[in-house]
Amino acid sequence: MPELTISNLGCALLGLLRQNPASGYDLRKIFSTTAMTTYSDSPGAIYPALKRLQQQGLIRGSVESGSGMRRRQVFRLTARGTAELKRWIRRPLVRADVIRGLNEVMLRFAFSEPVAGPSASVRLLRSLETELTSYIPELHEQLSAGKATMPMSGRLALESGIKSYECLLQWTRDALRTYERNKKE
Amino acid sequence: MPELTISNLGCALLGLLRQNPASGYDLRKIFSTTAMTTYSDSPGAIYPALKRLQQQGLIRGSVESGSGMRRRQVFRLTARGTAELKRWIRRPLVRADVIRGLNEVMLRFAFSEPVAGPSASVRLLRSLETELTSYIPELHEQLSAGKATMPMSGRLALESGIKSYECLLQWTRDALRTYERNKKE
DNA sequence: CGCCCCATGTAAGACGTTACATGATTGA
DNA sequence: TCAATCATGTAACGTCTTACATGGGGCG
Repeated sequence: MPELTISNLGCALLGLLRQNPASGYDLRKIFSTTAMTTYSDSPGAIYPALKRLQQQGLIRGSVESGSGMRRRQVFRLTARGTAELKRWIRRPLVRADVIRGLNEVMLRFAFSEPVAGPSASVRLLRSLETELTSYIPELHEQLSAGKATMPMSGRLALESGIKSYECLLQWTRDALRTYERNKKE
Repeated sequence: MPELTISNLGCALLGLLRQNPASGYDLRKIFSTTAMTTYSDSPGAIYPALKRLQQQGLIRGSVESGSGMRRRQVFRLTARGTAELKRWIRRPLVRADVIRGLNEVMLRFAFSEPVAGPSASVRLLRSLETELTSYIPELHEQLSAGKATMPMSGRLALESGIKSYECLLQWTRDALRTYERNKKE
């Protein structure tokens, strides 16, 4: 099997389609009305992405066209699509994922439980905890190193970044505790 | 004057070059070693971006090549570059900026004070506060609406997003207080 | 002499953005 | 019937990614 490359948007689509079969238009609405607004709801992004996924054999579309009904094409995951989604979620987490692709990490986590089971969710959380724990002190060093030369707004901006990572770390630990509690019951 | 479009990376470069004239290589090092790692340090991104900025007349490069020295080209902002940077920072903040381009907003804020003065920093913070204050309740509604149907990991992911915005709002207010205090002194 | 770092670039390809285009159906 | 919404797509364009390419200089 050739190694597939799936765009960020593609992965989001796979995850959503696993939950519920949907048309391109349905997916656009999800992106434009829910917290997933971080993804583009433009037809120029979604329809080509769906086409690519279908060409890769990850989803399959079936045209619904009863009379008195608008033509629409509903997509579903194939077995390969499910497998690929699982692989994406299970991919080991490296620092670059956390720094440059946090959105993607959170998306992977959001889909993790139903797709790959709670153990995958926990694995993701643990890696995230590890990466954050090693990264945050480095940011603190940068802050104290640049304190003298940076303008106040620059310093504040850096502090904002640090705080957001610290907040995320706290959330990560809370989430881990939630899973621990859940396991025991 | 034709309306210029400058990429996100381009704005980051402008902001950095205003602080200190630098070569492409210097800039790459900044991106690879500091908290600005969110931006690409790849030559394939930076050198073309610098070329574009120069063609737009926003920066000007001068080749330094003494003997016993490697050839390197140092870039500086032009007057137009400074003006354009200022315009970018002052651009009114809309919700889409906050949801899809928070990184860019923070970058604008980081550069705001030395480039456009503390009043611009405060304006940015106030807009940010407004947008966050109206957005966060909507996220809470989505959470309680989907509570029943969402898998735990999905719910947690949404909670993470909410928390990060709440954390940011708190930072925004702290930062505003910092500026208030500073003004009085 | 060979290797690594400095320093600059280019080329192919993938992806998203913006804008345009089409046609059917619902509802006022 | 006219506008809005449903529903799908395409085309041009800009930008980033990845990978490759080139050469000089320091250093062992």
